[in-house]
Amino acid sequence: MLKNPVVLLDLISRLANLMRSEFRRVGSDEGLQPVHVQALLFLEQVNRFSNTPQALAEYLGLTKGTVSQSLLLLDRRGLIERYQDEIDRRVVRLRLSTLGEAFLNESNPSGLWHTATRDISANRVRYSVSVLRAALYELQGFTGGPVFGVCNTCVYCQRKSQRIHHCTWFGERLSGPETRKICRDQVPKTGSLSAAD
Amino acid sequence: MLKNPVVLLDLISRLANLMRSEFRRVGSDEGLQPVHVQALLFLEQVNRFSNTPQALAEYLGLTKGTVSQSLLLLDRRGLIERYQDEIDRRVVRLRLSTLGEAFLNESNPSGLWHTATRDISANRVRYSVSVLRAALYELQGFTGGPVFGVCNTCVYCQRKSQRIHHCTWFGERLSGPETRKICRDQVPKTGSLSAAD
DNA sequence: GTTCATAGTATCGAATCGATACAAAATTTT
DNA sequence: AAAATTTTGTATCGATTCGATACTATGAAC
Repeated sequence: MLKNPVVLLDLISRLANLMRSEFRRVGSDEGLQPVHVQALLFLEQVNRFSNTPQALAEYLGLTKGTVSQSLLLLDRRGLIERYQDEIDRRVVRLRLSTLGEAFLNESNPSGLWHTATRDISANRVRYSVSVLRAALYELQGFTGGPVFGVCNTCVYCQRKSQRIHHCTWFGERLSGPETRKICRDQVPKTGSLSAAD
Repeated sequence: MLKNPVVLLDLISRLANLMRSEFRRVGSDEGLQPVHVQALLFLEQVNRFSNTPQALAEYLGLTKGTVSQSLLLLDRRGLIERYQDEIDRRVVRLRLSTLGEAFLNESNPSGLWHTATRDISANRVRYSVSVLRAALYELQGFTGGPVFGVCNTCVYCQRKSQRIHHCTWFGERLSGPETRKICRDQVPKTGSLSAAD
């Protein structure tokens, strides 16, 4: 008997494999490997508390040494910028350069994904997101790594007014767009995992 | 604005990355790389029409040359067996060896996934499966590759009696367990993509 | 101030991966 | 039937990722 969770895992693996191929295709013009495209997409989505080599390594499930190499290449190509953190001078902050943003806009790595999911209703997407998010949260708990998640589904994300949010974890103000990015230290709100939001 | 399909893609990527790490961990004792574990899992799930190097290459999104190398390694380790097809003598058929099955049973590569999804209801899993299956079907259409899917959700899979099924595509009889495996030439039944089954 | 932990880099060897070329079998065309 | 073409899989090569280890620099603990 083929258990349903196995089927789900198989679908996830296969989708990831296909997108990996797509990333390879998309990056081939610039001589970029799939992992480089993934790194750029990460930097596009991540918030300003989590844009470090360490976070990227944990996100990709690779060692920091490996990721350091990839970042070196992206830096040499001028696709990213690295700068020192103001407070903790050990940490390096990463951001997309203008060239990097241009590359993502032109090559559009997730374009194929968009067209493939075009006909799936927003409700069905939301529902699946909540299921996968639950699985991810559990999985991240077991592996001991940090928990990546969208900022505005986090218990520490407080809405102060219509436009102003506040993160009680880092103790900083957040703009609206910032709350839709991915954070390394997210703690899901109760209920956001068990029900479709 | 972070669009929901992007969030879904991000979740899938991240889950795949984590499972890839898990596969690396699981295979390290035997000196196996993640891709080897994936190959073994593929052979565990695939039906007897699709257990070829070519199918595996398409499933993994790699070239046949690359996959040929991985199969060589798995063969040397005695984890798989390769034998010629009776009818078309160009094609090589693959199957797990006793050792290969034992490795999967002992190392249990999807064990972590099982525990992580333990508390997700069967209904929610089924629903997500139907959504991801729709995305996969679309994606596979664009990339031109074959369409992998579970046999019993295929239009060619006919139920003759309680125990006997028939594939009108390959023109062969199928046992019950066989209809729950993955086929390379699956064509989803209408409705199985748009609604939770 | 000494010790320890953390973030990142450098270097090295092992292994994947794609590209190309190749061999063998099947299919199609002539 | 014979030749050309297609398909399936393998072999070899170089480029690149990747983990492991060692190392530097900064911060934290005591």
